[in-house]
Amino acid sequence: MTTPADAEEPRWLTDDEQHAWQSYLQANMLLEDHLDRQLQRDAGLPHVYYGLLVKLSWAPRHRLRMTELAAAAKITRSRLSHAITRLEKNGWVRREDCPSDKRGQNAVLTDEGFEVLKKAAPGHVEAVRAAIFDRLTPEQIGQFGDICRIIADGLQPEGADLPWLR
Amino acid sequence: MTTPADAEEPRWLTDDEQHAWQSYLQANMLLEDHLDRQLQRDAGLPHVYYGLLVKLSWAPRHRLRMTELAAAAKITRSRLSHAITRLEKNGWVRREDCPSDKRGQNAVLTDEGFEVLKKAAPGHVEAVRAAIFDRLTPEQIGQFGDICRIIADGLQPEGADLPWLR
DNA sequence: CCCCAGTAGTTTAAATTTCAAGAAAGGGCT
DNA sequence: AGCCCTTTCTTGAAATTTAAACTACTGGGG
Repeated sequence: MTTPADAEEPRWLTDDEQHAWQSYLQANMLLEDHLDRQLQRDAGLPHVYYGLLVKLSWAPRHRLRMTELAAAAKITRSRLSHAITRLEKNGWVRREDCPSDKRGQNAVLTDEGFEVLKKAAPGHVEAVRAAIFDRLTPEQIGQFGDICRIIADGLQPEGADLPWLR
Repeated sequence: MTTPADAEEPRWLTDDEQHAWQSYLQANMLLEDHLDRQLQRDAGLPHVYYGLLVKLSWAPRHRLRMTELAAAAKITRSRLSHAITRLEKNGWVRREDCPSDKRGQNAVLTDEGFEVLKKAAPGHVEAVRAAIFDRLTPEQIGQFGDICRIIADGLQPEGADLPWLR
């Protein structure tokens, strides 16, 4: 005699899984907090906003359609819209109409924004390095990347990739 | 002739490191978003708030000093204060004066809050499992836990641990 | 051409988080 | 006791994020 399907005992996490999960949650909280403060102090913007400038700097002609930028950064269009409004006030980014589609907008990294990025990048890389990569073996770095990729891919809507950004 | 110290070329990330870092950032964004939506839909609270209920449920007598709970959850006391105010409005948590220290407050998980937690836990565990552990080999789970622990420990203020929570 | 479902992006309000400041109590010192 | 510094927690305002509604445009049929 088996238990009814809707009363199945859930598959709780094993000890190893529980340990990994709690460690991840802690690492995450601490890291996000740490990097947010570092960037807020040194560059005057939160980590996610910095990430937007980075994506733009990688794109051809330093510009990207709003939807593409949102997809690259894994944030909602609404959130991006607010963020760009703020970055525009700072003069780091500029909005530009898309010629081919009247609905579209391009977010363009300004020269000033690019300067801010170049100024902030070394300190940020150093912070990331100190928090993560200087503490891991090359083997662990490989494992970390592989594992994160698996998780990210699993949560990714099919074919949601933008070829020109990785 | 060497470059002046303050003009050193920063140690940029290697390709492997860059790959790992971008993968992590994406996994993180997608995961946080996914779990926030799952819990908001199924239990009516964000992931961090759920985490607070979990910590309380693990504590003896289902209660914890504010500072201890904040440390366990790796959030600021200010953030916790606001969060508890909200959870209190929902009736999931109750504030209680600390007998031994008149400055202190205990956050206490109410019976109702515990019920909410028990109701939400299976679905949440399932979501975590589907997003992470069902996609990794046992070996990778071990690696993931080890790596996250190293990162978390590196960002942890010395001796900030609370013995009664892990 | 007109209609219509879908897409791009914005906007509003509500919720959450951050930041800086502040109230209250503890604890050591003289 | 009185003073000083620290710890605990809260508060209020500003910044950011979320959720849902909304405008404008596209593209495909009839």
